[in-house]
Amino acid sequence: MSTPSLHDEIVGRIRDMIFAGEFIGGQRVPEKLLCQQLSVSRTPLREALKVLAAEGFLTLLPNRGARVARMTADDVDEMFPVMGVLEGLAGEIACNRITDDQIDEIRALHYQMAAHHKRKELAPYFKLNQQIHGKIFAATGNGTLGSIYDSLTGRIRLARYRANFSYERWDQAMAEHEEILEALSDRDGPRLASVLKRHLENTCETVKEVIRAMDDENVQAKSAAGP
Amino acid sequence: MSTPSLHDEIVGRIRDMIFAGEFIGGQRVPEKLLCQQLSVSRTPLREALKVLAAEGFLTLLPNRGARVARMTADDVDEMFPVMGVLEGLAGEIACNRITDDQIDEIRALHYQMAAHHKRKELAPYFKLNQQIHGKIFAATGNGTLGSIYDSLTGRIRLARYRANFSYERWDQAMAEHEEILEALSDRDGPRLASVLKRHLENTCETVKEVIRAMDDENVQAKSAAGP
DNA sequence: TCTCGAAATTATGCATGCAATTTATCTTAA
DNA sequence: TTAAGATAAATTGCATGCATAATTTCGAGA
Repeated sequence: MSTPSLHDEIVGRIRDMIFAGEFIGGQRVPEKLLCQQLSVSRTPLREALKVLAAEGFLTLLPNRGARVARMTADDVDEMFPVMGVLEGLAGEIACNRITDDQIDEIRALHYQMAAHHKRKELAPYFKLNQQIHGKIFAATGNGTLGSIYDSLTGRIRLARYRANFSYERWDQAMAEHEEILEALSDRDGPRLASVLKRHLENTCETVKEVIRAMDDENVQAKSAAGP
Repeated sequence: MSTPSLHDEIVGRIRDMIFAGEFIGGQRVPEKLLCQQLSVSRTPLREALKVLAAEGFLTLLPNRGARVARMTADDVDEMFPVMGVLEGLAGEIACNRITDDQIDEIRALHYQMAAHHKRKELAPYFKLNQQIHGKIFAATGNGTLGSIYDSLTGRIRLARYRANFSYERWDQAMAEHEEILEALSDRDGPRLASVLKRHLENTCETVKEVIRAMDDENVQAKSAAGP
């Protein structure tokens, strides 16, 4: 508690940097550069890199440094059914265990999010969106479930943040969130599970489109820099 | 490929040591001791400890070293529903994608396992049991699903290996495995999902009993060593 | 004899240094 | 001009050393 524990802090800061998009996917990240940017020595930094690799945010090639983990559309296809059953489970458990206060909290977040949606403010929308899903998992009281889900969404967030997806899909997502709130208020487990799954499907399609768009950019950039 | 990468090897070796039960749960594990046993320096060892902590096998207390992660009955209760939906999903996918050859492989393992069960040889039974579940997840072709499941079973294995559970439960587990093989042969997804869930329930009860037994031992050991 | 407290020991956290591998640059030949 | 090879630079992997925090041991007082 009193000890800030340097390497843990480094893990958090590098994770934030990755989320913020400071490193382009697949690009090599030299240790020295990070040491200078974070003004720490190599030892705690390397420990942090190992942790981030274990969490799936980085790929460590032996003797060849760290690279930001790249997500392919196939990866998303693999993650999608897993997240689906986890969200379904979370929905069912949450409906059984959630308190009225917790529902009110989620409702408050929901209306805030709806306002941002109306104003087309993407960043705060995302943040609240994430918070709502987090609250649903928190309401299950099952930490294991939550942490597994977090690690999966964390990896997806890499792509998501740079998303400027279609407004059509966004509207659809918002409508689904209306339904999520309803099902939760009614404590209707099966319905919540089903709408969460549909919502996830929408999200994953969006993410895959973003990935494909980024891949195209990379290809273009490469051919532009080429001979 | 050509580089064995020392710290990765260390991770594997310490993991095996934990599985082998060389460290008693909750006990402090000094770095120096591990350095001597593995004859490596502290730097790669510490990196390995960080990774193992991220994987959930160790708990790292700041300035207070590493401890083998202890599993409580509550932890198992949390993990159970998660593993349930994952096994259910794996069963469904596997039934759709598994090849005849893969079924034959599992069948072969199954009969070997049945033989060990008949002779009450626990260790080889466990190993084959694990292999069968692994093959089912492999048949899904979904690496994400498999690795999440592996990390959960890995943590449970800590308790499982020292299990000398009741023969009654063992017989029940074996009967469930018969049913698993049948459902798989028939490619009956829903049935496989259901029997896998039942089987898991059995397993988890067993694990919880083992944990409770170990806790009692610890309490006894403590009071015996006490004043 | 038991309890409380302080010094000594030990262990952890971080920084630095050296060897080995990789990557970049330059030279040379086709 | 391009391609291949050799050398130089940089980067990674690991070992060691020092400062700080924790644990144990020892001793004094009740």
